Amino acid sequence: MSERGRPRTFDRTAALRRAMDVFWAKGYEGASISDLAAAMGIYSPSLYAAYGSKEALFLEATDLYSRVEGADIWLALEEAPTARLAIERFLRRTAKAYSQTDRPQGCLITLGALHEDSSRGAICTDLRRRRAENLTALRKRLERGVAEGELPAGFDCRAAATFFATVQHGMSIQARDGASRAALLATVAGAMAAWKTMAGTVEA
Amino acid sequence: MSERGRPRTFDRTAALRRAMDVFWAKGYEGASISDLAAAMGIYSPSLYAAYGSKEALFLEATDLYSRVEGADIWLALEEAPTARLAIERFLRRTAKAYSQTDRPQGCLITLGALHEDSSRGAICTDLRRRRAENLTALRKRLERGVAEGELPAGFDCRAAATFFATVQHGMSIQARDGASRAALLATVAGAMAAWKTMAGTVEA
DNA sequence: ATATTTATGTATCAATCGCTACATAAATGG
DNA sequence: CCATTTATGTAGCGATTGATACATAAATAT
Repeated sequence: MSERGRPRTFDRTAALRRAMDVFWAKGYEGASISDLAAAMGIYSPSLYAAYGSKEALFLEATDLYSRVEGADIWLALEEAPTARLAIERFLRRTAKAYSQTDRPQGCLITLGALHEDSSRGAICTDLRRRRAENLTALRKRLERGVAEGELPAGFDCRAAATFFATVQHGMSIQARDGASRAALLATVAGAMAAWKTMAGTVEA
Repeated sequence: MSERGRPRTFDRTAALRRAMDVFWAKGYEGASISDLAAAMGIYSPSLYAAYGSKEALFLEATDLYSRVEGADIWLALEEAPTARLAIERFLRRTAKAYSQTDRPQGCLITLGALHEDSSRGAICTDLRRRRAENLTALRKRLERGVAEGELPAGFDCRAAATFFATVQHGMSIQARDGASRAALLATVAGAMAAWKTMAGTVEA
């Protein structure tokens, strides 16, 4: 596109990834421009020139997060042959991702900005929209299970999707509290125990 | 005790309740001294004279929260005749409390300070301790269910307590996202659906 | 070569942060 | 009455917040 002017001396995407890590660990409010610029290895004017504002940087960072960190988890929904396996793999991959010890624990989308009054409204709204999309993805997968005959016609896909999404949100806080992978998997087991009752397939 | 000196012109407990509401709505970081003092109807020097610091005020506020807002929910554990009813009532009261429209949504203990690096460490540590106590309370009630023969000897009380605590944490975020009481109760239904499988009492 | 364009790095900006010094007000003790 | 003690309210502390002005550097366009 535009190759005029002095070229940027840092990798825009690599710096964005560093910013994502800071937001992930500290949240939107807790991450200062000083924190961000230092982690990105640049000065604040370069940050503003490249990303616009703290808000815009956060929105880009969460988008990167969704595409890089979250993709694997949500791909499970599409790839699994049955709704039951889709939910189980979705939760198990969540447990694995949330307990990575070399990354901030829990989910940026879930924990990034929960207090609307103080954070800018746009930040909360964007995260809420992403959470709503995730809820929809779960519901769609369950509805596919109904359409394919795996689940009974009366299955309440909306309620079940709400339940599993809520479990995943809780796992973010559990992970922040230092829960081990085994503890997170115990939660997954609990959630999947609900499946049998909800689906009416009391097979075990 | 000491009745010397000019008497305080505001109700210390009433002002603390106002501070609790501000922390509840905005979180620890998001609540500024200006916000707090304004809501409490006092000036900041009076705030510091009466409570010591922002941290000390928060700790007092969360203690009040536990005793006033949380008591009803956790009393269910002791009062219910069976472990199953204890968990169900605990979750149903949570759903009711978290969806009160005239109060901040979700739980102060859960949402008040999730990002350790930015908030003072003591705040996060205190909230974590309270969450850990809650987890223990759940486990103890389940263990009582085992002792009383309601639950099988091999029942994993720790794992089940972790699961139900995680569901409750998730409900805080669900409530923050504007979930209706019905939606929260759908999550409760999901969690209780797990009970039957976990307890091995496939009665329905 | 010169003009133009964009990036970098220093040095801030006004606003707000948590917190407090200080003078005054209002109570009790002697 | 006067000293002591505690609370109130104004004013402002140093530090940090998100964001910029400005001079310089390094590239392309003509």
